[in-house]
Amino acid sequence: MEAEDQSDDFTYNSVAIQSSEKHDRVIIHIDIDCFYAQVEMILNPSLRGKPLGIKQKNIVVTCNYEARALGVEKLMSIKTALEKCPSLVLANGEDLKKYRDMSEKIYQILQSFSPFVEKLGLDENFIDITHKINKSSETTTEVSGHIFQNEDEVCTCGCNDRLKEGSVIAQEIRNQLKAELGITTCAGIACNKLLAKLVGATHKPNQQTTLFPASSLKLIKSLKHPRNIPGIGSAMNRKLEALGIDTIEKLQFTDLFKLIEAFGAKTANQIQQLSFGIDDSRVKITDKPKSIGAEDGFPTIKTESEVRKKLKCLLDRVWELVEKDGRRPSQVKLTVRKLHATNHSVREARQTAIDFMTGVTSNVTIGPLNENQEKKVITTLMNLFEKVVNCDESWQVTLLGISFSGFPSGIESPAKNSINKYFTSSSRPNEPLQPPAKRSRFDESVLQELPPDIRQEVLEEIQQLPSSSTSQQPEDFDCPKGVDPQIFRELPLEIQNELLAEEKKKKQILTKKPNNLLQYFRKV
DNA sequence: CTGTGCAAG
DNA sequence: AATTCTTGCACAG
Repeated sequence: MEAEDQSDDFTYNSVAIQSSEKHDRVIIHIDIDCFYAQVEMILNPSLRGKPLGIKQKNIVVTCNYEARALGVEKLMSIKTALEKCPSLVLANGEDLKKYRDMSEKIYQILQSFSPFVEKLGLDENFIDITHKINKSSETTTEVSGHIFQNEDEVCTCGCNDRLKEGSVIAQEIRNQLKAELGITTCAGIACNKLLAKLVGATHKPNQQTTLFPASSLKLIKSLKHPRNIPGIGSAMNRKLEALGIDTIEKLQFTDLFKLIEAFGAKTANQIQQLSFGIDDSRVKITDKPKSIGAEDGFPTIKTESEVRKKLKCLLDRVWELVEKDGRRPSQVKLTVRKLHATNHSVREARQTAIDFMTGVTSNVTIGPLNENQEKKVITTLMNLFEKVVNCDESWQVTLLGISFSGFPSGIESPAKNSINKYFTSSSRPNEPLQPPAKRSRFDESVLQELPPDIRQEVLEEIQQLPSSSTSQQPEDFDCPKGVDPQIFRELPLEIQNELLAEEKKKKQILTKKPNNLLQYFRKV
C-alpha cells in the first residue's frame, strides 16, 4: 500500500501538489487603509470628510474613500482627477518623511505582539503569531470579523481553531493601532503569507477576514488572472501569456517542464505552487535596510556639469538618510536612465567601493560630509557616470540615482541579520561603528519574555539566516523519513534543471545511464 | 563581487 | 504598461 501511495504522488496533479500544503502557521497581513491619505487626515483633521488626493509630480498616488466615491482612482493624473472631482482637495506627498515616521510607529506596535514582523512597503506588514496560539484550545473561540466563504469543512489538523484565535489577536492589533495612532486597517488571517494578503483584501476598508484552508482554492481562483497573484509581475505575465496561460487553472495544470523552460526550476515551482494557494515562504523579520538611496527623474539633461549639479543635490538628500541610519556604507551605486534611440529609455547602474577614511578624524560616528568627502564622492560618481555614457557622443539622461550599501553586518561574518541583535545587546561596544542615534528595532526583553518553546523558534530562525545565500530551507525536521511525497519539488534545483536539460538532449544523456532520473518523473 | 532583471507598494 | 520612487532578492558571469 505504501508503494501505491508513492506512485500516485509521482504524478503532477492537484492531489500531489496539495499534499505538500501545511497549515501549521497563523499569519496575519495588516494593510493600512489608503495610507498616505490617512496620515494627512490625522495630521490635519480638517481634511476629514472631504475628498482628498495625495499628489506626487503629476499624479494622484492615492486618495481617501470620499474621493474614490467621486471617481478618483489611484495613479490618476491630476488633471483628470480634478475633472472627475472638482472639489478634490490635494495634499503634496512628495516628502515621505511623515509616512516613514508613521510606518515606524506602526511597526513598533506590531512588534509588541510578535517579534516576527515583516514590512512590505510603508503600509503593509506580515506578522507570524503561530507561537501565540493556545496549543490546547479548550475554548471554543468564535471568529472575529468576516470568514471567507466558509464551507464548514473542518481540517483535521486543527488549523481552523488556531485561525479563529488568530482572528481575535488580529482584532486586538487593529484595535490598538486605532486607539494609539488613530489609524484604520484591514487584516487577513490565514496559514501563509499569500493567502493572508489575498483574503485581507476581500473586505475593504477597516475590516478583517479569516480564511480556512478548505476555501483556499476558491480564494485563489477568484483572482481570475495569474497577473493578480502577488509574485507574478508584468514580465512573468508576458511570458505566461506567450505560453497561452491566462487563467489560474491553466497555470495550475500546465506541465511543470514547460514552466521550467520559461522561468527556471525555482520560479516555475514557486508560481505553480502559488497558483494553488501554497506559499511556504517565511515571515522574514525586517531589519535595517541593506541599501539607502534616492533618485530623481527629470525631462532631460545633456551636459556633465548639469549631472554634477544634480548629483550634489541628490547626495545631500541621501546622505541625510544615511546619517540618520548611523551606519557607514562601503559601496556607492550610480543609476542612470538614458534616452536611447527612439523614445526607448534604459536604466543602467555602476557600483564601486568608497573610502571615507581619508582626511577624516572620527571613525566612530558619521556626520555630515565634509568638503573633502563630498568632492571625493562626487568624483567617484562622475567616474561611474563616464562608464555608462560615452561622453564623446551626445547623450540624454532623464534620471539619476545614488544608492549607498555595504553596511557593516550585525556580527562578524555571515549572519548580518536582525535576530543577532537579541544577543548582541547594549553591553557590547565591540562593533566598529555603533550608531549613537538608534538602537536596534528589537528589545532583548522581548526574547527573554518568550516562553522556552518560542526561544526555540528564534533559534531556528537563526539557523535559517546564515543560509541567506540560498534563501529558504523550510521544515526539514518533519519531512517523511522513508519517501518524500513531493519528490521532484524537493530535489535540489540544480537537479531539477538538470532533468530538464536531460529531456532536451536525452538521447545523448541516456547512454550515460547512472543519473537518468528523468524516467521517474515522466507522466504515465 | 558586480551588474541586470523582476517584483513590491 | 508605465507613470514615481525606493528596497530587496535571484541570477549570472
